[in-house]
Amino acid sequence: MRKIHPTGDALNFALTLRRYQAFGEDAANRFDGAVFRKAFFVDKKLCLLSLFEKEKHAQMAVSPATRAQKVQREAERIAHKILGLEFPLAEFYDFAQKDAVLRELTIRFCGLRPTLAADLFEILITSISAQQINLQFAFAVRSRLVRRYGEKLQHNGETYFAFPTPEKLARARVASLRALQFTEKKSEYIIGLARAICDGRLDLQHLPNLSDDDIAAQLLPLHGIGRWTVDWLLARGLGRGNAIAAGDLGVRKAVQRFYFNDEPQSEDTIRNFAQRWGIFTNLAVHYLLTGMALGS
DNA sequence: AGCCAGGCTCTCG
DNA sequence: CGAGAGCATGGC
Repeated sequence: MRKIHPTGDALNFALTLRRYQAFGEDAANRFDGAVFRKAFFVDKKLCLLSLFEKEKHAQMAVSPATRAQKVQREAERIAHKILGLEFPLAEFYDFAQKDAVLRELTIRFCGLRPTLAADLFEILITSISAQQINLQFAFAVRSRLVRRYGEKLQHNGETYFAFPTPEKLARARVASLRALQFTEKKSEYIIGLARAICDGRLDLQHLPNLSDDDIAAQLLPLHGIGRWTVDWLLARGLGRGNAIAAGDLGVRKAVQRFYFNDEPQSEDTIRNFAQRWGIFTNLAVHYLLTGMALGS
């Protein structure tokens, strides 16, 4: 067991992780309201990360128990992503004083952080799953994918699944994914993406070093990846401060609700409007979305 | 019943 | 190029 970060104004543990249970089950990121668990690989060994709140701290544990530095470091890296610890929350709250909407939301959701995906393959597949359809259905279908292709880990009589690797999905058949209720097209996109990674045509490890535009240039040629999917990777995969999925239905509805009296606005208008938030755009959007989700 | 869900690609004109 | 159809299924 190891302390990661104090909870309170700088981290609201349950509110931050709420997203993992808001749309039904997420088989690769299990959160029961108290403990978050995620299976992960170090080299080829499968481990389980547990995150929980205790003694006013977010804490983590890894099983099977190990003192291997490599395992601990990877667990800590994932924990920081999941809890959104890299976001400059105090600076954002300062900034939010200038905006009546954000001021109220930051008071109401004090300690809320955007949770980031543990790896970029996962966020890409998650985004592709969620294209066009309602999130509840998207989560259900994606969880089937995780159970079918993810490696299993037993812990205290429970079964956990790692998110499937590109190597595994590169060998999947379209018909098999289709049976999980992905569309024909999405099945092809998923397999194509996995193969691009295995071929070395797409180097996910390298993406964090690139500019937003260079990342888009790498990803957009792949089938099934458009602007919206790239934007979510920048926002929820890489945690870029300026990122906004301006074309996203939920984002648009939230911005329209809080700033445009519910009147429809184009993607361009929303993207331009968001420039006022600068490097706090990603955070601002997350608070707006949470405001929408939890009502007024 | 019919329309819409956290889009994207392909086809036309 | 810009607009429009198709995707597949669950929920309201």
